[in-house]
Amino acid sequence: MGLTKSEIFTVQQNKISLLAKAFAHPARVAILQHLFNIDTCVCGDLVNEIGLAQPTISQHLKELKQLGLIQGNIEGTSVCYCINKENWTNMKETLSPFLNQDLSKKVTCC
Amino acid sequence: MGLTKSEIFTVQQNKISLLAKAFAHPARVAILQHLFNIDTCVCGDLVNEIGLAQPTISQHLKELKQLGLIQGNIEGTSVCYCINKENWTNMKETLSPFLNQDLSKKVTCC
DNA sequence: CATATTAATCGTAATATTGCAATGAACAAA
DNA sequence: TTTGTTCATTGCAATATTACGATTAATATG
Repeated sequence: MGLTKSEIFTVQQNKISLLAKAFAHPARVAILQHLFNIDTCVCGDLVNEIGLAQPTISQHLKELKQLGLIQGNIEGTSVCYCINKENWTNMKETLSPFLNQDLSKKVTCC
Repeated sequence: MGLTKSEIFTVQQNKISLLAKAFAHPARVAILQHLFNIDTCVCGDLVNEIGLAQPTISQHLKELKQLGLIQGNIEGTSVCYCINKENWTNMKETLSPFLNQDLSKKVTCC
C-alpha cells in the first residue's frame, strides 16, 4: 500500500491536501517566507539562506512551482524566483472555507 | 537520508509544517470536515462515511489527536470524537501570519 | 575556445507515510 | 460466562518523501 486513495475523496478535499502538502515541510515554509521578505526576486541565495544542499532546494522549488505558488524565469546564468500573487490568493481562498469552518455552534461534548 | 532536518529551521517554521501536515492528506481533511458538519460528536461512523478500513481511520484520528486538533473520550463501547475548539483557533493563529503575508508590496518581476 | 558559474536533473540511499489483515482490549448484553 | 460490538494496536508491504553526490545544460567571462 502506501498509496493515497485520492479517488474516494472529493475534488475539494484533494485540492486542500495538495496545497497543505506545500507547507508540510519546513524548508518550503522557509523558502516562501524568504521570497516574501526580500524586495526583489530571489536569484540563488536560497541555498546560502537555508542550510540545505543545492539539489534539495531545487527540488523543493520545483514542487512549489508545480503547485503554482511560485514562478521563475531564467535570467542570464541564474533563475529568478518569486511568489505568484494570483495563485497565492487562490490558495488562500481554497483553504479559507476549510480553516474557517464555523466553531460557534460546536459543543465540546467529550 | 529521507530525514527532515528540523534542527536547521525555526520553531515557527517547524510548527507551521507540522500543522500543515495534518491537512496534507484528504482522509484527514474529510474527517475534520465531518466532525464540523455533524451536530454531536462522532461515535464511530467515520469508517462508513469515509471509504477506508477501520485501522486506517483510527491511525489518522490518532495523528489529529496528537496534534490536538481533535479530542476523544471513551463513551461506553464507542469513542466520541470532536473538534478541539481552542486548539483549532490556535492553529489558525499560527498559520495566519504565514498565509496572510503582505502581497501588496510584491512585484511580479519574473 | 577554455573556464567558471548557476541551477536543473539523475541516481541512489534512508526515512516517512499510507493502508489493511490480524489481533487485542474493553465493555455491553444475553 | 459467552457472545457480540467497537475501536486501538501490531506487523507488514507498498509507495512517497527527503536529501545529496555526481553529472549535465546553459550561459557568462576571460
